[in-house]
Amino acid sequence: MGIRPSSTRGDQTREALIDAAIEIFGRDGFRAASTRSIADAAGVNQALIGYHFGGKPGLYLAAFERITGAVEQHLLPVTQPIEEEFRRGEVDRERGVAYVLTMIDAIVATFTLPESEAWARLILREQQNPSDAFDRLYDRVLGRHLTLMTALIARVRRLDPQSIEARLISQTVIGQGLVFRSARATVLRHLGWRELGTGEIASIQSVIRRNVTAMLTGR
Amino acid sequence: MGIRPSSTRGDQTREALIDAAIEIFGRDGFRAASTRSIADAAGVNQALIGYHFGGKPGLYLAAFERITGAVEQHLLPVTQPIEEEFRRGEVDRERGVAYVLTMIDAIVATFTLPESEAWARLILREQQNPSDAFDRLYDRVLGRHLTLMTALIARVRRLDPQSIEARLISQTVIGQGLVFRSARATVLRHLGWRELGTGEIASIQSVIRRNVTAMLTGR
DNA sequence: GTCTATAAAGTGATAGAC
DNA sequence: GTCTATCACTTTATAGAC
Repeated sequence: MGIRPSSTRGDQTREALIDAAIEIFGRDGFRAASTRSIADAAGVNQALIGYHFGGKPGLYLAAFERITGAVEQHLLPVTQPIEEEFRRGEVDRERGVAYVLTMIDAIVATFTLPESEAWARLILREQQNPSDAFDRLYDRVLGRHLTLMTALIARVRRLDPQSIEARLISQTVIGQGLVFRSARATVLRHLGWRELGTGEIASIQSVIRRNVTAMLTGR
Repeated sequence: MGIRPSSTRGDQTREALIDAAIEIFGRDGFRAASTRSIADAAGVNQALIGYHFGGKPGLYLAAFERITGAVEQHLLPVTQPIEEEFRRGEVDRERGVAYVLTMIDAIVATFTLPESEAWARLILREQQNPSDAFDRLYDRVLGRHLTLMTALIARVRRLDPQSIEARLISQTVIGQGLVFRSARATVLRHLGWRELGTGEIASIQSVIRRNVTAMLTGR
């Protein structure tokens, strides 16, 4: 207490390396990304990766940890209140639908952020070939949100929240939003869009809201 | 005509290299995949990549071309008859729904095939960072099927087939199926599954069918 | 058409000066 | 905490024998 370390030179180096690592690991993959290109992009000496992170794998883990925190930071302000209200047993069927819509809106918003381009590349890679880094992401963020959405859907559809059906419906809801990130090149071409701006994102959210309402309520 | 070249030694080498390339480019990415590891996996000398494909980029293009053909071969037997019936103006609203369901079933089936694991890794990579190879896949396969599904959905929902809304609905339908490939690690963990077998795939198709029917008809 | 051998460039890690 | 220099290894491409 008292002394604020502000930001030492070493801290700045660490941060710059992590930022560059997210970008370059995402673009090239773990093995193809060279420590020299990451150090260059960070404006930092290559030998400092060894000093600060022990080596290339340590830097990768630090980069993925940062992504996990960033995704959490974007979703939690929306989902934590819902989670608490649900735990208190205050969520009826009507509110359940509304909260599923709120959650999918937040997921679409998060994964269409410009920053999410770099995150998503790394996360998609891990999905196809999970390493230790993925475990942390799933345990801290993905699993938690899937559990909540499944619970809401189970309440609305009067299903067992442990049932395969409730879980599968969750996945299909989230899949409707994630396709705009995971199949991005296809989406842009088919829609004739150059990028996902605020107008485009609003259109996406509106269509998904209508789909999900119909899926859950038949209306 | 007359002479059947059967399969020369060179042809076998080409085929073995392409098979190995799909696997290893998919696993490691273009840059990280070494021509030596591909040649080893193919049981072939490393120098033959230069001889048959001109070099590493040529082999990558050949591998992606093969994937394009494979996806086409799985989808076209289902979708071509629908395409023709639609062109003859014989598809009413009820049939339109049935054909959207048939198409999404085929898409799920194709992208849960064991072989599709290797294809999908490459296709997902191209989605985040499209190269020339992606253009061919989109023009030959993806665009064609998106156009057909959008036309069917437009008919059912009485929308302009050129409208953004009809196209967005197509994407959300397909997204429900693709999430089981693109977010595979997350899906398996959340569902408590070890892999997608025939039973699991049937459950997925059943849930998506119900979702899509509700989305398109309100029933 | 396939092989061996090798040139030229790049890789991650690290020792040691400051 | 940062730097330069370098080691040991791997990479792609290719020349040339068979």
